[in-house]
Amino acid sequence: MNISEVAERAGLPPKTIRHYEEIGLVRPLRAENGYRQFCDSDLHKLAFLGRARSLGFSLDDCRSLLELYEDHGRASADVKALAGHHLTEIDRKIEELIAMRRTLAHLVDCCAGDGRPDCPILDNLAAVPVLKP
Amino acid sequence: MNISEVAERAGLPPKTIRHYEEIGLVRPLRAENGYRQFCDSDLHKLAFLGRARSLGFSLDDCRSLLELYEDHGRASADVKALAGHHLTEIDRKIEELIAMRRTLAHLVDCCAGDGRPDCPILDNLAAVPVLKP
DNA sequence: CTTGACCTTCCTGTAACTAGAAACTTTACC
DNA sequence: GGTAAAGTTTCTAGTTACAGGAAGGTCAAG
Repeated sequence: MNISEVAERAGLPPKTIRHYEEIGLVRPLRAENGYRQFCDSDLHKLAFLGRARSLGFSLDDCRSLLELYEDHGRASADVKALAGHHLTEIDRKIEELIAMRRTLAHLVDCCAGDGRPDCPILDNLAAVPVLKP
Repeated sequence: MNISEVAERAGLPPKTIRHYEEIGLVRPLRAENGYRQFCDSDLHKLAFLGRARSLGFSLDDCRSLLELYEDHGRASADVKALAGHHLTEIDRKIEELIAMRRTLAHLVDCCAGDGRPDCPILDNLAAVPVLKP
């Protein structure tokens, strides 16, 4: 398979696949003309990566997951731990965004949104306490 | 004020403040020795920026907010629109994270997390449908 | 006078790509 | 067979919002 076919089938852009090769996540063979030649195993790896990325795993995590996937002597505890940490991190981000959302939604609600300059949003941003010297 | 004092009082690291100067968000004067000299207005701008950043606004948005803040003839509608777009974006991110969280939490729940290799998490990642040629 | 705390600029690195340029190969069509 | 389009390669640079660190100037205290 050439890169565009494997890209289509794995659901990833060719640019992304070249990037993954550059950082050693996949190692396709090369044809005589220099074109990358992907086998079924490469395709599955790429699909695996795409799926892991869609769950928000970093590429570093993806590398570890791929190693675990290919290590048939792995302990599922290792996978669970990695996924658990990621889950915790996702929860943290959600909390952070929800806090932002709460404040911001309130401010937007309070703003008249007309032609006048008075604006509770700007007032709030400007009302940050500044430490005295 | 020198940079470390304004940093302390605005609640931002000096590196961040230098960066903000570099991209033109603040324009402190310079003393004869080359040191940056911040006035109260600079301090308030920086605190404003810190607050806006903490609500997740991009630096580009911060620049616009700062311009609106300083434009006494502004229409609050413009501020509300900017904040509204940001709110929508935050909502989008929250939804995305919650979807990830749902899938991931389920998988982590299903995984025994022991010494055996069987792992529903990896199974799920590997079970991505691959398009046929 | 020296030491240590500040300050300066400049360069590099981060994450995960994306865009685009210049050059090669292959494929399709006439 | 010629040529033009499509596909491929490598390379560089840009994105976001800084952080880390090096080399060197400055200032206040003892």
